[in-house]
Order: sequence, then structure tokens, then C-alpha cells
Amino acid sequence: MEKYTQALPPHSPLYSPQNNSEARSPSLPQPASFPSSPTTQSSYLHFTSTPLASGGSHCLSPSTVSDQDDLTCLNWLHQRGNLLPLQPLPKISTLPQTLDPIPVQQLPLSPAKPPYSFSSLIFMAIEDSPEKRLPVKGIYEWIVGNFPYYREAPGGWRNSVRHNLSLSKSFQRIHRDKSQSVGKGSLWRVCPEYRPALLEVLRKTHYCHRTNINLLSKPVLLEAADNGQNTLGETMEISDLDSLSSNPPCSLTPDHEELIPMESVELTEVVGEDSEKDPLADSGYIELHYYQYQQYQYLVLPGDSELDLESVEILQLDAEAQEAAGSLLDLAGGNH
DNA sequence: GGCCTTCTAAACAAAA
DNA sequence: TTTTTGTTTAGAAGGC
Repeated sequence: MEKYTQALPPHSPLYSPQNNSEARSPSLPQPASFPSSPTTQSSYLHFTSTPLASGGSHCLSPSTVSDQDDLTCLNWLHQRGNLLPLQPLPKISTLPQTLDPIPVQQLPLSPAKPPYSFSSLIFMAIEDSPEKRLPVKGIYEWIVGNFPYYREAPGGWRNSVRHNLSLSKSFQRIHRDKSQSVGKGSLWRVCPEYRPALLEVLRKTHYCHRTNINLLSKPVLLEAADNGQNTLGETMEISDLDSLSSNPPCSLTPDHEELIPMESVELTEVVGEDSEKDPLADSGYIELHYYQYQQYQYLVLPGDSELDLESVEILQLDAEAQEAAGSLLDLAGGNH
């Protein structure tokens, strides 16, 4: 077991030695210290339980997305640090009380195949490069670095990558300057006119993945009787951890592909070397984990999130947006 | 069933 | 010569 200490890679546009964990928007107030239990590194937000079918917009208010001058620009992947802290995030958070811990040895060890198409993978790889252009080898390395599945997969996927590069109009080959050329082949970049389409595909893939895997297929939620402490529609800004933990054990199940034993409130986070990294998380996103207990939804934030109250407001989207909020694409792409 | 997209495999040529 | 890169073709699978 090791603490999750993954840092942004130095080549990432997000990487900044001095502020890698404290990126703030100058337009937003400095965060008030966010209450958190000294014994846990997770913060809990408590959302009003709104019927999921209530509809409503996924969009944030214009004021919250006013910096989205160019919605086709992937910079929002990184610039949303004004909403949420830019820092490495645990993929799994603990809950105060759970049922039987799942033995580690029963956990799936082989990483699942990413839901992203090769076009999306290439797109993300190129966009994540400082120069917005990469050689084929660099694309391979990015994919392998972000998706351990491909570390173990047979080599055919590389053929598919090259096939995509050649066949897709979305990618342009740039001949290297021979004087500076290192290695074989050309550099590849994203065709600007196809960027919006690629971005949209990426959004949809990410959204669908979150929705399908994490929410629609979420295990049956607790059916225990309502303890009557809260009524539908009531809102608590921040739940009381003590009262939460004093409730009877419930079948809270993290909507995450990976489960770890949760024996105490103390967060001991492990992300195995082969755990698939979410490239969006690597881009400075936090990964939100939703739980539902009785009629409430709980958002478990990663440790050290230091969410400021304005961010909390932003997170209080309508229920449908909450459903999709496992992907911060919704938070970022409000008015597209 | 047809069309489209995506994935996979394979063959081949060119470049390093 | 070997490896990598780039192109092309073909077939299968799945979604709409």
C-alpha cells in the first residue's frame, strides 16, 4: 500500500513546480478553509436529492463559464483549475462505514480497455503535448503511460494508431525539420478544423462512460428504511461526518471500477501501477465519486481538495448534471 | 438490411 | 540489414 502521490508529469501543460497543487483563478476568491475531519482526508458534500428525471440544464451559469472563449479549445482541460484544485487525486475515497471489505486479492488486476477510440487517444496525446504535436512514438508512449491496458496489449494497437493517423483527416503530418530531427518519421498534429469534432467525441465518450459504468450500472442502492432525519428536498451544505458514520452500515458502493477495503476512516489510498489513469484527471481534473445513501447523494472529494465555497456552489448542479458530474466535462463545457 | 464508424490484421514501401 | 514509420486494403463487429 502506498499513498497516492502521483504528480503531474513535467511535460504536462499543467505541470508547474511551484504551484502544482495550488492553482487558483485570480477571478475567484481564495478558498475558505473547507471543513474536514482530522481523521479523514475526504470531504463530503451533501446534495439535495432531486429526482434524476427532473431535467434541467447541464450548463453552468454564464458567469461560471465566461472564460470559455473557445469551447473547442482543450485548454479548458487545464484551465478549470479555477473551479477545482489542480492536484493529483486519489481515484478512490473511503467512506466512514461500509459492509465487508473486499479482499484485495479478489480485485480485478488487469486494466480494462479504455472506452476511448484511437482517434480520441491520439487526440488527447497530441493535445497533452507542449508543442501540440507528437511523433508516432510519442503517441505510443502517451497512450501506454496513461492506459496500462496498452502496456500489456499485443502490438496490434500500434498498427491501429498508425492506421488512424494515416486514414483520419483529423490528423496532419508535419515534416520534421531535418536539422533538428531526432528519430524517425514525422510529427503529427490535430487538424484545427476537426478539433471541435474530436472534442465532442471525447466529451461524449467520457460522458457515456461515466454514465453507463458508474451510474446506470451502479449497484442497487440502499433500500433501508428512511431514518427520518432528513426529508426529501432538504439540503445540507456539508454533511456531518459523525452523524453519517453513526448511521447503520449501508450498502454504499463507490461508483468506481476499483474497490479497495475500507476498514477505517483513515484514507490509505492505493493506485496500483497498472491502474488505468484517467487522462482527464491527469489534466488537473478531480475525479468525483458519488454515493447515494437513502435519498441523498454524497459527493466524496479527494483528500486535500480544499474546495472553496464558490466551487461548492458550482458543484451544486441540477440532478442530471450531478449524474454526469463524474465527468468534469460537464462542469467545464457548460454552454457548448 | 444498408450504411457508417471503428477496430484489427496484413502487406508493402520508404526512411532512419 | 533491421527497425520504425506511413500507406493501403480488407474484413469483422457494432450502432443507428
